Amino acid sequence: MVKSKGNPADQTLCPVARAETVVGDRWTVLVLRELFARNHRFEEIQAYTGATPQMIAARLKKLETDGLVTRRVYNKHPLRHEYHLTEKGEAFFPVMFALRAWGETWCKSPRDGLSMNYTHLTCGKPAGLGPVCQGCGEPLQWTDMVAERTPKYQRERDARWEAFKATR
Amino acid sequence: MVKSKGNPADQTLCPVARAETVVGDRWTVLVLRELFARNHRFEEIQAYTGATPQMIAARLKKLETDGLVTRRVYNKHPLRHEYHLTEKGEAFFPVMFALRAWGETWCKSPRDGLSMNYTHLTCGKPAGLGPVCQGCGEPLQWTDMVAERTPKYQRERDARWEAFKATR
DNA sequence: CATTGTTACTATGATTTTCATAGTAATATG
DNA sequence: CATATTACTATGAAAATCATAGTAACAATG
Repeated sequence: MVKSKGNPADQTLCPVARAETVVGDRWTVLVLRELFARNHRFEEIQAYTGATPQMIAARLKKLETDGLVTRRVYNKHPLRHEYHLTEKGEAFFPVMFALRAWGETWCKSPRDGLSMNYTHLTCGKPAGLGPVCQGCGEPLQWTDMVAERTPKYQRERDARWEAFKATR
Repeated sequence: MVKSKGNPADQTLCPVARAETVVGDRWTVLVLRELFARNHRFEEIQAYTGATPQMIAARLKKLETDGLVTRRVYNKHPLRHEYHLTEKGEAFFPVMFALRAWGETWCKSPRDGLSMNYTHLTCGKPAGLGPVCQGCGEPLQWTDMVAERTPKYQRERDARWEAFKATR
């Protein structure tokens, strides 16, 4: 399971340390990425992250315990759940957005170019990488943007889904 | 050691996944926190994070390999190094700042209040928790701010240092 | 010149987590 | 009745983590 013993978050007042006890884990962040991408099913999260089912199950359980995610029944018989972000989960967006900007800028070769482009619905222009919209200067919020993947990155995602399905 | 096999960052175009191969680890983020707090010595990082020396050594080594940190000699005989953020490391600040804001807002009880307060040097007013300055509306940069800890949080930090020193 | 202190680590072994692979359970569909 | 779908759980080997202790290279003190 994922750690939680002795409630380490309460052992410090540092907000960064506290946040890290919740999201300080690679798989957890990738699960959140999928939820922000509006993929709500277990198998979608598994396929796109590439994690094992135990990793996903453990992370979703902990995210639910920590209040970032809720399970929503979308089918009885058999009982099936979708995973959705809570307000606390959605509030994590600025971190995700900043992380994505850092990754685009510093973790890729120039020839790769950007993998995602956000459009700011409020002004209709590209949002850019900063905390405020490149086009209009307003602070960016998740609900005011649409994300679009480059064809190359979209193809990678599709291939992941196909590869996952092929093993079923 | 910290993982790196097969260069997993190159296996996806996702900027979030790539970033996470570098900073998707609790100790790594806490090490960066200390560097942003201008603590550059090994023992300072060890004392304030509470990690074991191997954890710190491994993280610093990987951060250096990944280009976020450089070692700087501050003493020959015996050879001693300080750890400093590179441009790539400093560029991580928006993520750290957003993470801190999320932690302050969502990972603490209301009675705790904020643990840190940033002042925007450009306008002299409190910067707040958002991506832009609460006082003047300008996007916030690391170099334009000073951070101050609340007395309570500062006392916690001092206690950590004392406790560390007491063991040697 | 021997002892203690400072700084930055490395070594060890028990415990915990992760990973790959496989399997189960409940139900729908053909 | 056989196969498909979805969401997991079981297992065991490999790797990472943790607490604790120790080392190395010098500097300062008595």
